[in-house]
Amino acid sequence: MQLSKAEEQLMKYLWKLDKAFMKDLLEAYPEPKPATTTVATLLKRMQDKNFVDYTLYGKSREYYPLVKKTDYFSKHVNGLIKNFFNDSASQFASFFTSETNLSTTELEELKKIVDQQIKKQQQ
Amino acid sequence: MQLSKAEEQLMKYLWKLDKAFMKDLLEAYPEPKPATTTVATLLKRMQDKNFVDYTLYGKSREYYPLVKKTDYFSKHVNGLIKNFFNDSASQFASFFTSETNLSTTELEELKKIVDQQIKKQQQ
DNA sequence: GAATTAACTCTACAAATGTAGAATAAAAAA
DNA sequence: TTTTTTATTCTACATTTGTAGAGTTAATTC
Repeated sequence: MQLSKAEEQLMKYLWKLDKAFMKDLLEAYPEPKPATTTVATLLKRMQDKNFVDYTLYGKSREYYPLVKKTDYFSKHVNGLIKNFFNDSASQFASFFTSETNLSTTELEELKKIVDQQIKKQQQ
Repeated sequence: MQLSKAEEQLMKYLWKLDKAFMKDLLEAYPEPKPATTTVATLLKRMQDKNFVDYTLYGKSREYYPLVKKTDYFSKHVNGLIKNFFNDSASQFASFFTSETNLSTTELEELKKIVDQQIKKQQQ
């Protein structure tokens, strides 16, 4: 089950906050904020989809993500790769490098990261 | 305007074929193939969204993409980056490198690509 | 303790999406 | 030329998504 756009947006706030009460989530939204009921609906749907849960503190609920941002995202990217690059990550990497507008500094940084990763894998 | 899942799938076939008649598109689908009318509906919606158009050959239409796969994809990735990595491509790159399961060989390849890109930018 | 605020559930509704039947028209095959 | 196949438009309908009002209850403030 996938998150919809609006749910994803809310999820982003929850990931940032790590755990949050309704009011924290509402605060996170920029003007014009959605109605409380809207957020409540989204939260319930996200619960049904098993993306969030909450802890009861007396009567109030503290919501928290059930899915790590990294995992969610990783699934996304891997989906993209599978979908558009016939499952070839390196083809994607190539595309990514030339097509996104990374600055030279960022590219250097990326090179460093890649290098580290290579070293890590050689151990 | 965004393509929906089903539309994206169809678009993928169109990109692969480059241009195609209805029957080519239907052929592209695996079993169980959708009804012709389903594909027709999707094509029309995609036309409304300005993703495809067609050339008339007598009475039959040869459909073709109005949007390059690369462009579509690039928008996607950039959206992801903006959405999840506060607009930091390098943060995304870092994630990508460690989180997707690139083999050492692929990583080496990526390094090469990055290097070329750096050189290209220095000119 | 009465008034206000916050959060939740229920219900609703419009728009978008996935899917396809019915009807029609044109083209191809027999 | 009659039959069959193909493509198209129109219409339809169930599901999902975005959004929120009404009503209820608990918590907070005056």
